[in-house]
Amino acid sequence: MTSIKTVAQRAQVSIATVSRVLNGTKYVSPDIKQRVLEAVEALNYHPNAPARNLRRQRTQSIGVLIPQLNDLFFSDLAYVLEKSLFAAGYTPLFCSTENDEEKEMMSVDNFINHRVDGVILIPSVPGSKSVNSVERLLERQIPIVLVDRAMPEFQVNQVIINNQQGGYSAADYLLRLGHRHIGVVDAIGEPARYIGEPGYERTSGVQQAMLAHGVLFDNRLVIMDRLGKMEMGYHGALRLLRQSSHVTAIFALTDAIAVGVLRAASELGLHVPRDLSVIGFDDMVLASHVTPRLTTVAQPIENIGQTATRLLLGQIQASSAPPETVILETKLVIRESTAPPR
Amino acid sequence: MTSIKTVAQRAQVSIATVSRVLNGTKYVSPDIKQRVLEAVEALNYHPNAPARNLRRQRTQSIGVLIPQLNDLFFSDLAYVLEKSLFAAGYTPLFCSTENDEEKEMMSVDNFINHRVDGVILIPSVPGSKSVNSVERLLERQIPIVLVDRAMPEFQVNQVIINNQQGGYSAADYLLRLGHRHIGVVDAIGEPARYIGEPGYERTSGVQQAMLAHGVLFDNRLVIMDRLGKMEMGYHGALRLLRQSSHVTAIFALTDAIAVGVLRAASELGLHVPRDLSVIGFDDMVLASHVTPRLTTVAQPIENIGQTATRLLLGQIQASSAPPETVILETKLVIRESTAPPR
DNA sequence: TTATCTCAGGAAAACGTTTACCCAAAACTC
DNA sequence: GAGTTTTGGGTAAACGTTTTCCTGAGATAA
Repeated sequence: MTSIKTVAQRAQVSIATVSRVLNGTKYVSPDIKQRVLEAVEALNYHPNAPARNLRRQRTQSIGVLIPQLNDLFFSDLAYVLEKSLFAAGYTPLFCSTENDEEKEMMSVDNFINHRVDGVILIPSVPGSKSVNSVERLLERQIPIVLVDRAMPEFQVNQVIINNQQGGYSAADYLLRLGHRHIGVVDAIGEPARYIGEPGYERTSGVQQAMLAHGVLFDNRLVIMDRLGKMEMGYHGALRLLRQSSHVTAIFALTDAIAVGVLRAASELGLHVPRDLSVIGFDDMVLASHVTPRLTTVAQPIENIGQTATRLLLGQIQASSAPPETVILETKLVIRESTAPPR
Repeated sequence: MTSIKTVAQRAQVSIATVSRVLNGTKYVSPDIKQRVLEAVEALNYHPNAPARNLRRQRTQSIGVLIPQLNDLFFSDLAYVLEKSLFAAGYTPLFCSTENDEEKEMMSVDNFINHRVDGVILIPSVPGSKSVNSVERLLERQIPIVLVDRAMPEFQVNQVIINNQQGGYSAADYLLRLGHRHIGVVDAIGEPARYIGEPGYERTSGVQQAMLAHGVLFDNRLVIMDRLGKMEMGYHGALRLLRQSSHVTAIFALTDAIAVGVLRAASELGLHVPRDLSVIGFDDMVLASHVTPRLTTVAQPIENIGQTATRLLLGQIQASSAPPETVILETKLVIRESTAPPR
């Protein structure tokens, strides 16, 4: 494969000059520059990134740990991250952790081997598993940004949304419509939730709203289990509606879950929103295309991605930059799946 | 950062020996091996991948060009690919091409710079844009596998499904149910389709089925436009149903499109499947969770991903391996969105 | 015992860049 | 015009591995 040496020979200059032309790192007289560029063109020269990275001691690449690349929400996030990293001249290395601690660790090691300049970490829900990853990276002083789920125990960049407020606004809306029996359906395994976990925070927002409206929060109306999100939405809602027939509204912790809830309702002969109001979270494209169109709490996903890369690159370029936590707001989007109870 | 040198010093051996222990490339006596491993552990040593890649002249990384990371289907594919590449010890470099020729080219160059060992290319639909990418890679003798869309003009590995047969079986099923006026909704921009493009092939399968049943294929019942998939399904179906009220069934070229079609039907007061049958393609999880559950043509997506990595790695490991084209079969999955016409 | 062979492990040469350092010539300064 | 500064471009030393080649010691053979 043609190397910088070949180019130098052909252009009748030293390899240093070629490097300088290519990187614009020092003034080179126009005629020589011209010669070099012609040689590069003629030889179809592509600089060897491993060699460059080795010498430069940085790689212009960012590791991205994401729970599942094919999840409705996370794939959107991955898309946004890829776009903004690309725009900034960085190559992302994606890895689906799949809630598999071992795979996550292996990927972190892989990132370290590759000498990535930084890592974007969407902590695996549920549990505190990602703690080890974070510690491992911090130990090596690799810049980090946490996305989607807060981990208050670490002093690192974090980009999250105001999940509590999101849950609050959803419940508040339902309560104002007149609902008094509101169920919550989630797709998470562990009954013990962790502070900072989006689902926990959203549910906690619901509780607060109910408190504010003087309505009793019934824990038995919170259903969770460990299945695919849509699957869980379906089974969870079935269970919930069968065991508590007075429920008139369901807050699904995710649009994907909401889709499952809609199916359960339909199967039980309940018309949405006449017999049952359903509200989702995320505002994926899907939400506005499902029937009935889903009322949901929107996340500013584009903004999340951009902020994450901004913080991370900021820290990479000026290592003195102190870690920042950015909390973005959600927005209730009212569509067709919610109505006053009958 | 600690290097192999540090490890060697601590273990009182030469760096060559450390390398040998770590790579198992030559017999090393147990006691020395032990010493080395202890030193590695104690120093938390992580071998420098750029240096290794430079020296080895291969990187254990694979470039993956995918139209959109957040597309319902492609994100699934990305997920499967990541999984199987990871299992084989390769790191994928993903890039969303977004139907942007320039970005695609830049990514290909980036892959070349990184000296990826191979490339998995899901050609950007629509058009022949990816031709340049393929040529560029072939020129450099970089192993390639094309996925999802065939490009018969190239002698490279290809993994596709039998789209024609898929379209055929869908239409055949509708025809057997008694439907005679079948619309097709697609989400592609160009009216001129290319051979090998999934949408083209699927539609062609529909035509063949209708021919076989002696039913006239009406070109005016094929709707396509360039929008988001769900968006297009919605608008396309609206247009179709308004202008051709005798249509009793719609073949959506994608499950995502089908979701939009369902919404359009609902908005027009048409009950699915009583007034209108809808059939999708892909069999995403979504398909079985939407209401009504979608009849669809299933792609063996897991198999597609595994086959793609198998072919690619095969070629990488034995460069003599001749390019192969694997065509996988689809399977009609009958659910609730189809019924005989009234 | 001596000659040959085997083999564990070390020395050093690559791999392809970037960059610190150096030098000669040109450009100033007075 | 002599001394000083600037500057365009070359030389060579890194960066951290893997791997070829070599060596000396122990094993084997006669």
